Amino acid sequence: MAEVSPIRSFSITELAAEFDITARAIRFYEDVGLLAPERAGRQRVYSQRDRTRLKLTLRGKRLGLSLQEIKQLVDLYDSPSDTTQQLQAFLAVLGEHRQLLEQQREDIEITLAEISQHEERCRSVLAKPAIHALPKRKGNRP
Amino acid sequence: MAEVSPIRSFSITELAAEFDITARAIRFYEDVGLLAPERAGRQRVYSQRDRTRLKLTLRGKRLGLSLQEIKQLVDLYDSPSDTTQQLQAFLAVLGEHRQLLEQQREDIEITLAEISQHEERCRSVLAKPAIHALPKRKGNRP
DNA sequence: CCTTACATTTACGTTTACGTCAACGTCAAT
DNA sequence: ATTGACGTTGACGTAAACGTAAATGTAAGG
Repeated sequence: MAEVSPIRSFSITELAAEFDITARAIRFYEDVGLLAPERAGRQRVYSQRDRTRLKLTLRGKRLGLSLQEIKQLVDLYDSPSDTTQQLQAFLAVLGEHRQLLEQQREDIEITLAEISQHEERCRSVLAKPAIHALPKRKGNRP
Repeated sequence: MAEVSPIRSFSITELAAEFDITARAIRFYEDVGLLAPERAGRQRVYSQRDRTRLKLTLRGKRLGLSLQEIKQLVDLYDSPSDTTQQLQAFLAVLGEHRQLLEQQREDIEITLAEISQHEERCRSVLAKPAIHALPKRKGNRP
């Protein structure tokens, strides 16, 4: 039977290896407040929740967010808002974040399209060796 | 007739205003090698090409790239490779960049999905005031 | 001519996100 | 008892991306 390991915990080197970062970085994230692992004596013990927060952190980094920004978001996601006030503030922040992401997505689409163009031009040049003056298909020369 | 302004040029403050950055930043991009404006005496004069490079730079920044990375890419896009060697190297770099962007796009999709979930939960809580213990079924309309 | 407004160069300061020792603790194996 | 392997806490260093202040230029307007 497969172990479900419902309360699996992790050491710092395990996490470092899994996510291909240094232990130093993980400790730094703790300094910033992104992680707050338990301690067994002096050693850090990371829970599943910690692991998830770390994963979110790295995803945020890949998207170019600062650790402070990531912290705000992750904290927000983690803390269950209950008052109407909080909920609406939460929605507002979510909206901003969504906008940012959509801007980024647009940037990505544009850039990917440009890359495709470059690639195609490259390939078409590579396909036909030794052409030094090629007539263009679309625009006729005067 | 509308002016086409084929050789429009720009001052540093114009560009700063247009892209909502400081002149200091623009000069810094020059230090890094991202821009190389002409000079009218001591003053910088930016061409359309400069403007485009600046635009690409800012897009790169929004995607979390470093100025060095941006420079490599922009230089690459600008310089017409002609040897097969160069073209293949170009294609390789393009491939890497594409991968990075696709990773980012995935991150964004995931995050947007999570945001949607959060939003929905928020709204559903906000929709029904004064529920302190709710049974967990999906659509039970009283 | 003088001021005002914008530009430039030089140079030092700052923030972020770690890297890199150094010195020490701990526990298991030899 | 010693040796690693792994972990910990400082403390200092650093690269990137500008900010900011100071001194200077310069062109236009009153």
